[in-house]
Amino acid sequence: MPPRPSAAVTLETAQPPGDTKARLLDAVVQIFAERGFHATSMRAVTQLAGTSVSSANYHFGSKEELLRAALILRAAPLNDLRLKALALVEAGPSEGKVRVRAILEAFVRPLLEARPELKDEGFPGRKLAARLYVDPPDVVKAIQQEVFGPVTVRFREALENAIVDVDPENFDLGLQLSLGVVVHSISGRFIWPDEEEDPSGSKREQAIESIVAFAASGLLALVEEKNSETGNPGASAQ
Amino acid sequence: MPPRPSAAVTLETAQPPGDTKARLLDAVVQIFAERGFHATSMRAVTQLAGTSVSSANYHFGSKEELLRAALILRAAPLNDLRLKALALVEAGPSEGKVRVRAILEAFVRPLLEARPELKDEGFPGRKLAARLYVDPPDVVKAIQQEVFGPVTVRFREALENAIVDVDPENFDLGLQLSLGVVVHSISGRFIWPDEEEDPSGSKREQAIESIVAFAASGLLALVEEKNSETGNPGASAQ
DNA sequence: GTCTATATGTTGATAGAC
DNA sequence: GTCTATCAACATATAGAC
Repeated sequence: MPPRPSAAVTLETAQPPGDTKARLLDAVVQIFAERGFHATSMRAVTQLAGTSVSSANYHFGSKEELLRAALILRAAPLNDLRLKALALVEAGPSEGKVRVRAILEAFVRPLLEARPELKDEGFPGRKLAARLYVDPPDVVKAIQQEVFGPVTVRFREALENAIVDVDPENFDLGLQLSLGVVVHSISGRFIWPDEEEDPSGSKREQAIESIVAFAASGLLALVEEKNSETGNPGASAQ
Repeated sequence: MPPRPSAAVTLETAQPPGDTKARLLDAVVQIFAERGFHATSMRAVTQLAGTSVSSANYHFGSKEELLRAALILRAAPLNDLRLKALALVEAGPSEGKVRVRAILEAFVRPLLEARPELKDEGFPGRKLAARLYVDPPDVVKAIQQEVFGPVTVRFREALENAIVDVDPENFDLGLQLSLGVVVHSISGRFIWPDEEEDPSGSKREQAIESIVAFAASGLLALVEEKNSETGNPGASAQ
C-alpha cells in the first residue's frame, strides 16, 4: 500500500494539527442530530472526525460532556439571536395577534434562517436542536433544559403578556403544540430547499413565514376557542 | 432465603402459564415508548415481563420483530377506528373548514381518546405510536411506514379533496406541521389528566378538541395565507 | 495531543438441558 | 416453552507509549 498522500509534508505527530476538538464538535453535531444520543457511538463520532476515542475523551472527558459542549457552542449564539429579536418586538408598538405572531417569529426565525454566526450554513445544527426535544434519555433532557430552558421561559412570559385573558390550561397546551410545530418542521420529513436550488433563499423565507403563521394561528385558535365558550369571542388578543 | 410464595402450588415449569407472549408485548410497548429503540434493551423488556431474553427470542425471533409485533397489535385497531371515522366524515354533508376540521378530528380522536378496544386504557400505547415518528433508527422508520403509512395516505387524500385550490408546497408543509402537533401533544411535556383526576373525561375531551382546533387552524392559515398572496382571500376552503 | 492497547461492562442472539 | 450458560460484538472509558 502507498503511504497517505500528505504524509511526507511534516514529521509531526501523524494526525493534523490542533483542530481535533473542532472536528469532533462538528462530527458529534452531525451524527447525534441524525441518530440521537443512544444510537450514536463514540466510535462513529471519532471515525467521522478522523481521530480516536481516547482523543475525544482527552478533550471532553465523556460522551455526555462531548454532547454538552457541542450544544453550548451551537445554542449560545442561537439564544442570543432569539433574545435580541424578542427585545425588538417588545420595544415595538405591536399589539394583539400581530404581536403574538411577531414573538413566535422571534423564536422561530433564528433557528430556521441560514446564519453564518451559528457556524452552520447547512442543516445539522438545527437538527441537533430539534432532536433535543424528541430524544428520550434523561441525559439529553437535562442538557436541553440547561441550554434552552431560560430562553424558553422568557418567551413564555412574553407571550403571556401579549395575550390578555389567558386561560392557563389552554395556554400551556398551546405553547407545547407550537413547540411541536417548530420541532417537526425540522425533524420531520419536510424537505428544506438547499442553497443551490434556492439561491435567493425565497423558498426558505416562505417556509419560515408559513411555520410562524401555522403556530400563531393555532395558538390563537386555542385562546379564542376558550373565550368563545365564555361568550367573549374575538377579544382574546388585542 | 424463603422460597417464592407460590412455588408450592404446582410442579410445572417454574414461570406462569402461556401468557408470556402477551406479557412481553405489554412490556415492550411500555419500555420502548419511554426510551426509544436503541435505548431499550431486551434485558429490560424481559425483566419487566418476568421472563428471559431467550424466551423473547423464542417467541419473536429478534428485537426488531418483537417491536413490530407489538406495533401491529396496537396499530391495527387504531387504523380501523381512524378509517371508520374518516368514512363517516366523507359520507356526511360537511364542507370547507368544517370538513377539514372533521377530518383532522377523525385522525386525532382515535389516538387520544381512551379506548378499551386498543387494550390500552392508559398512556403507553399512545406514546409508542408517537415515538415512532420521532425515533431516528431506520428500523423504526420502516415499521412506522409499514404500520401507519397507508392510513396516512388516505387522510392526505381526504384533506386534499376538502381543500380547494391546494398549493402543493404549503399543503405538504401544513400536513407535516399538523402531524407535529399531534405527536407533540403526546410525546411532549404536556400533562394529560389521569382517570382519577378527570373521571368524566371532560378535561381530556377539551384537550382533544383544542388539539384539533390548533391543527385545523394552522393548516387553514397556511392555505389562506397563500391564497391571500394571490389576491383570493378566504376562498381557500369552501 | 494523539495514538495503540486494553479494561470492564452490556448488548443481541444462540446452544442445549429440562 | 422456559430456563441457564455462553458467545461474539459492541459500548464507554482508561493506561501508557511517544
